[in-house]
Amino acid sequence: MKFTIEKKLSGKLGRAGKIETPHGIINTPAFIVVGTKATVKAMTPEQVKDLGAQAVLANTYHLYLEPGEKIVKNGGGLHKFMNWSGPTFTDSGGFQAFSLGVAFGTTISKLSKPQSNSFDEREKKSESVRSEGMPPLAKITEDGVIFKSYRDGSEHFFSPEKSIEIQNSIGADIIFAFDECTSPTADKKYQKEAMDRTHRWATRSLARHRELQVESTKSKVGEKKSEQAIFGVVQGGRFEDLRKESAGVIGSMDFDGFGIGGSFDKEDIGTAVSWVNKELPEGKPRHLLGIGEPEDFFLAIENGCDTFDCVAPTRQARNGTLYTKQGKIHIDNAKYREYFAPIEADCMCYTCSHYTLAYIAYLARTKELLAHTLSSIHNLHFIVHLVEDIRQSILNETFDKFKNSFLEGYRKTEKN
RNA sequence: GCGCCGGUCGAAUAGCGGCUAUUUCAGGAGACUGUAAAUCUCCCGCCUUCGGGCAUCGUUGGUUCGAGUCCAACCCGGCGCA
Repeated sequence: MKFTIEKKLSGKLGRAGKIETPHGIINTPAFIVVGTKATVKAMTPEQVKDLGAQAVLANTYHLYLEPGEKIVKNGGGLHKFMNWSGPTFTDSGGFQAFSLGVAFGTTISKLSKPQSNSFDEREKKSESVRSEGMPPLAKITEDGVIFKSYRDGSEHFFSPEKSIEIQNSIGADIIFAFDECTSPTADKKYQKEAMDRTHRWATRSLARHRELQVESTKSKVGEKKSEQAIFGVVQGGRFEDLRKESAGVIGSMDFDGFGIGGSFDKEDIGTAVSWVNKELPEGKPRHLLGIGEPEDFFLAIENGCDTFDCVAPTRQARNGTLYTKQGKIHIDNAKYREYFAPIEADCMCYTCSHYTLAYIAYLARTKELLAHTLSSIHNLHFIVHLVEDIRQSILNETFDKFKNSFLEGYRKTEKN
C-alpha cells in the first residue's frame, strides 16, 4: 500500500491524495462503503461500483461467525468470495466490544448528542436503559474480548492476535489492529484504562501481522509478499489529553495508516479529530471509523481525515430515510405518496434517473425489497459523491465555498 | 316466521362481573454514525395548560356496590329450517 498526498488544504490539516492498494487506487478523501458480512446489504457489487464507490469494508467478527474465515479464504479471499474487485478493508471486531458490550440492548450511540430540548423528557428518561433480558454479549479482559454470538449465544474469544489472523485469512487490502471502541458514557478513568489496553493490543496486533507477513513470504518463495496493510487505531474518547496521547503512541508505531475510533461529541468531531491528526504522521492515511453524516465529512476532512466508513447511508435507506441536499427526508411521510418526481431532480443516481419518489414510497410501504435497493443506491450515491465533491473542492481550492454552500442548503425542509 | 350464532377504536382480534379494554395489521411521526438492524420508539375516540380530563364495546332498558361481560326487548349481519 502506498499513500500520496496530491494537494493540501491551505491553513488546515485537510488534504487530497490517493491510496494505492493491490486491488486499485482509492482517491481520497473517500467514503468506503460498509459491507459488514461481505455484502453491501440489498445491493450487488456492480450496483455499488456503478454508483461510484471505490472500496468496501467488511467485518472480521461477522465473517468469523458466518461463514467462517476459512470459507472466505477457500473461496479465494474476500474479493473473489464477494465478487468485489476493488480495494477492501476489514474492521477488526473491536467495534463489537462496544456494540455488543455496554451498548447492547440500549440506545447508547458512539456519538453523544447535545442536550435535546426539554421538549421530550420522557424519551430522554428511557435512553440508555438496557432492555430486560438483554445481557451484554461482550466482555473485555486484558487478553481480549469474550463475545457471545448474537446468532446462537455461543462463546468466542477474540485476542489481538486472533483478530489479525482472521483478517489475514479473509484477505482484505487494509486491515485494522484490534482495539476497544469505548462508550461516550464511560468516565475518563475508564477511557484511559481502555486506551492503554488498546495501545498494548496495537503492539500485539502489529507484531502478529508482521509474523504472518514473514510466514507468507517464506511459504510463497518467489511470489510477491503479502501486501496487506495494517492500520493502528487511535482511541481516547472525548478527552483532548487522551486523544493526543493515543495519537502519539499509535502514530509512532510502524503502521501503514491509522484509524480514528471510539466515541465523540457529535458537535465537536472536527476538534477531536484535529487533536489526533496533528499528532499522527502526515504521510500516512487516516481513516475515521464509523463516521458519518454529511455535516461530519467537512469537519473531519478539513481536520485531516482521508477515508470514512459508515452504516448510515445503507441502514437509513432500508429504514426509510433518504438524503437530499436539503436534508434528510422520511419516505413514509404521507406527503410523498403522490410525489411523482425523483427524490432529487438533479441527482444523477440510477434511482433518481429512473424512478419517482412516489413509486419508491409505495414500494417501501408495501415492504417490497426493491425499495431497499433503490433507496440504498440513492443514499450511497449521495454520500460517495459528496465526499468526492469535497475532494474536488480541495483540488480546486474551493473547499470553503463548497462547504458553506452545502451546509447552508442541507437543512431539513419540506418537500411538497 | 322459527332456531342457532355473532355485532368491541379504520380492519381483524382478546376480554366472559372488579376498576387503566388486549394484541396484530393499516394509518401518523420520529430515531438510527467501524451493522445484533428490511430494525426500534412514540402516537393512533374527543379535549388538554401534557399533570390529566371526558367518552366508549349495536340500541334501549334492567339486575348489581360494580356491566363490554349477566337478563330482556329491539336493530343489524351470517347460517339453518320453513
